[in-house]
Amino acid sequence: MNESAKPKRPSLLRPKLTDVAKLANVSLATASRALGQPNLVRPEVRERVRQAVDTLGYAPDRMAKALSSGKSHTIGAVVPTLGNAIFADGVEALQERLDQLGYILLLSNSQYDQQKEYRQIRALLEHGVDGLILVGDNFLPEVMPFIQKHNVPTLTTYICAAKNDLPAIGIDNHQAAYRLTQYLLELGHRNFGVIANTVLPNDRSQARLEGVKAALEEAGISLPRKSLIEVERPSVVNGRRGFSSILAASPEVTAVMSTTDALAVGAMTEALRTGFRVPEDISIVGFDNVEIAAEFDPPLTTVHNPAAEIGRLAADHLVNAIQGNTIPMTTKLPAPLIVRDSTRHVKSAK
Amino acid sequence: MNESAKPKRPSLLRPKLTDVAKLANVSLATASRALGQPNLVRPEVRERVRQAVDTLGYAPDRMAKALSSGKSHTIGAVVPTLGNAIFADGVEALQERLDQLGYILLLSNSQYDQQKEYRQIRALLEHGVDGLILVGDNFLPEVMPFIQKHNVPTLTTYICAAKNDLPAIGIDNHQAAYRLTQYLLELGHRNFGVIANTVLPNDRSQARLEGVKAALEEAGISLPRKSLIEVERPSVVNGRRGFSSILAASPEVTAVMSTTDALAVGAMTEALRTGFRVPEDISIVGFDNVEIAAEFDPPLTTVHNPAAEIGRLAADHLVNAIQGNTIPMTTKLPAPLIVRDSTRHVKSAK
DNA sequence: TTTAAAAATGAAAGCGCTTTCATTTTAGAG
DNA sequence: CTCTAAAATGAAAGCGCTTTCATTTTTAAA
Repeated sequence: MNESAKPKRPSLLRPKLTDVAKLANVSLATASRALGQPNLVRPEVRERVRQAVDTLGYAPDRMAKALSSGKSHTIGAVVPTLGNAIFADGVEALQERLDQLGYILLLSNSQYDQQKEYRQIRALLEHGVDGLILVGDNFLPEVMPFIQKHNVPTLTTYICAAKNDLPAIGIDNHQAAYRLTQYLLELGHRNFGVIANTVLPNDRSQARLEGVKAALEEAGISLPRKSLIEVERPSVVNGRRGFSSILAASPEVTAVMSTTDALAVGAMTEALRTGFRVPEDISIVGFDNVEIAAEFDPPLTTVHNPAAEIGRLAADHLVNAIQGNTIPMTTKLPAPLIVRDSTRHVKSAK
Repeated sequence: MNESAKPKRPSLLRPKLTDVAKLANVSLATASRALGQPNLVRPEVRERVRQAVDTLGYAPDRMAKALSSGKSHTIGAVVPTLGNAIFADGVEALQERLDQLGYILLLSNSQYDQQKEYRQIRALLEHGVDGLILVGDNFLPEVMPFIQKHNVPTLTTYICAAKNDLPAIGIDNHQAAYRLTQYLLELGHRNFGVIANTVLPNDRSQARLEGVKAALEEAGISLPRKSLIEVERPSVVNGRRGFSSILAASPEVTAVMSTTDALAVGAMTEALRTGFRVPEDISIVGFDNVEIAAEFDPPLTTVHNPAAEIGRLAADHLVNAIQGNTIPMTTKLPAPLIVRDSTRHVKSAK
């Protein structure tokens, strides 16, 4: 009795490659090849398999595929935060390009916390990503050995030359900041204030800060300690606070630089709110050229940081590396100075 | 001769569970259990395995694990764009919580394109995600059947009740917009302009727009067609343009509402730039309460949209669902009105 | 002690695919 | 046509883990 009971209901189950093979009247191996390396299979057979595939609505099981091929078609990325538009834009472009290349993005945030960054990298690597994208080059010492042990192609972004032997794609932050400072010097500014998000480990902002200092030093100008405000996160509110601190301590300042547009926007808001005219009374510059920089009033003078291009190139290069090609160790993108209306010649001797 | 040649170099290879088992002097099965279901194994043996694990530096192969267990410990999410802070913040919180729960996030952008959204959902599902997080409930008709076919726990966010039978976590956009409008009505405003990013399919903004209209209608006020500017993306520049269009067409407007803070910021910038005083001459409100809204001058009156909480709850509920628990179909989060300085009583009869 | 029930362990069968390797088929040359 | 090299196919062995099922060991009741 109950002889109709079957151990499984084959019909309701997701079809597997065996089913396709059976329907197409070929072996499992041939079916697999028809899909993966079509040129190894007679066009006629290939077509039969193709038909079987879509009458069954077959879709390969990526896990099985990953296990047997050793490739997961998955890329991991760890960025400090999505709260900074420069990273949000980069990640968006990265994902889009990876999608086109047939890869999928696993995303993590480190919150500018090196410990957490390491944990995320480990998690991604253990999840079997085929490649890894990082930001900057200031990692915990155990990070690089760990990556090397896993032997997964990795590259870093938003910088153009890494301390470690990682390929890097991005701008030269030091140089760009140097040029930006020079521009301000050419406008006659001599009293500078700087707001930098360098309290948490951040090699990009650190490099920018040093670029500023280098240009200043070269011009024989010192940056008084009280005119440099270091903050944790590049938020608008930190920009506001930074601005008040600087002007409270150094009322003679005529140019305020920030390592980030959000900081600059905060500085500018505070300046305007407390009665300064920008740029008549004080010049303010940011860094990154995110959307809001252009739309603010007055629009912000800044340095363009090509986040979307970084994301796209990172995808291209990484996939290239995964396929065994060699890729450049240094991809230095231009970081043009964007002069808008937040900067002006210093007021003649006050 | 050459008798030392071995087929493989076991030492350099990544250790597998077999190696652990061997070292711990137990069977593969026991080693697996010691790790996965420790209570099934004698404490003594358990400890021996633990030791073997960390002398070998063993880390399980997630692909193998995924294949044999059917669980990938992976969650997919598709958001319109990371360019909108409300999604960037939500995704960030989501990822953070998933990480705590032992899951990893696969992220995609749809760019407000339903076709692309469908493709991304398919890609994620085929990559074997254990759960799926979406935004809104306005999908291509084939989406829901496809998800059901895959039988993967799915929920939607940024709304609190979905048309489809998806659990939803978010605010009531219609109601919140309704209340915001009422607030403006109470301030005496009668001539409204609205900037809405409703050109691309966007149920959240659509609901907000309808909430506004409902409140207006109830007050016997009509929104003239020329006072409603519909745009594609919620960008600052669209806010600027929207504002100029509205005021060119309807100079009598005293209150401009936007479906998004970025649009409102654009509107405000344009207002200030063209000589309006905010809020003295004109009131402006946004929606979402992203960072910039609070820091702008004047700070923006808006509605709080708890993105981070949405992200966290989405993670919690989805993992719950994956574990077989039932979860609420509707999680309606409060969306408090945030009154700041961009709104004021309408000027007495002009 | 003896014995039945419970707990711990091991052997082995998959999970769904890719990929050797051996075999069959086809094509091209003589 | 015959013979050989090349092309296409199939059988079967994994990939590294989980899990069932059978077996052994332990525990506790009698």
